[in-house]
Amino acid sequence: MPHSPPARAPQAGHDHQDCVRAALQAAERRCAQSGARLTLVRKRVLELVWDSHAPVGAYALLDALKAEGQNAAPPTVYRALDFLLEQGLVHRLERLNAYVGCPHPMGPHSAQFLICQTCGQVQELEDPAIGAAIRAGAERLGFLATRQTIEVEGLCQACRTA
Amino acid sequence: MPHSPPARAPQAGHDHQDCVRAALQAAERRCAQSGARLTLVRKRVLELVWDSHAPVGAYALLDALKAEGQNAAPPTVYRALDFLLEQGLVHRLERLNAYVGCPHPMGPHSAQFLICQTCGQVQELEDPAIGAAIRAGAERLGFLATRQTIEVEGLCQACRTA
DNA sequence: TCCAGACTGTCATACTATAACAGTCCGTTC
DNA sequence: GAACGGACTGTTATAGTATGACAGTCTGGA
Repeated sequence: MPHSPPARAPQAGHDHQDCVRAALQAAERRCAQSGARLTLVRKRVLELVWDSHAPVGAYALLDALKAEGQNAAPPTVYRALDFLLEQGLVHRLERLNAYVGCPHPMGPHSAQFLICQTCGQVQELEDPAIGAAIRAGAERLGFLATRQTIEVEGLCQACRTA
Repeated sequence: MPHSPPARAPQAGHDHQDCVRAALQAAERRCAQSGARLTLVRKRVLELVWDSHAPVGAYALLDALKAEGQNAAPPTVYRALDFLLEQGLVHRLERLNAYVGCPHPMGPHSAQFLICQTCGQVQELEDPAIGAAIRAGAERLGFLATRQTIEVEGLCQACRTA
């Protein structure tokens, strides 16, 4: 592996090109391993999602593709996103109807998302204690939890100190 | 208070009319206390939301209103829902773009939702340990959590045993 | 080379939500 | 009781998000 995965808490000054490169390389590995085909459209959509640490809407991706002269319609984008979601390469933020890149696509996945109200950036948190607390709470009501959506709004460190 | 709030884990055989009555009475109290006006439209929408413990979409509510002969358009429903959300009388489920009644509108609100994949019913869970775990996990990244969306899919007790 | 399956292009449409403006109701003030 | 102001509702139009369906193309394997 050329270098460690991108920081979980991206700083304003970080070299975002590193994030993008790392994400694309991880995606290549992930797909090679699973036998999935990371085609041009899919790869381009993944790059566009990674253009920032902020979530992007499907129609913003569509506009970006069109601006590059690609023949693109809503299904183009949604199919690519479906593929990327299946492969664990991006996540969907339900509150925002938007998508972010996953910084550690090879790992386990019951992630939590921290959405900054000020700068709009999203950090992914992977805290086993949270998942465990939820499973335990659910189990007390006899409920068997299989999938969790956890999205937290608030202020990121950079915006708090600023 | 005429009787205790509806059970958090509604059973197939429970008398749902009790739930509805209790919810409407709690809503009246809540609004009387806050000075908000629970008008006819708002009350009717709240009743329709409470028709079951399963989440209802805005356009299903709209159809129901129209079927009753009311003049109704999307804003009619969305305004009523906005009001009910503000008053804490209903919750929105982001994963489903749908709404459920809140069984304890007078209490504090950082609730978690358990959505059964089989029967579609939703239970509200209010476990302080979950909120605390999330705030703690976020704080370790320097993130100040102000609002949480927690939606858990799985199997409810009734569907597990069935 | 042919075939089957996966992928993409394209058109149409469904579903979810809000903007904007006019009209109505209701309590308050004078 | 009349005028006023604010909250609420009706109505039309439109924005934003997502999917169905079908035809054409590409790719790898028999």
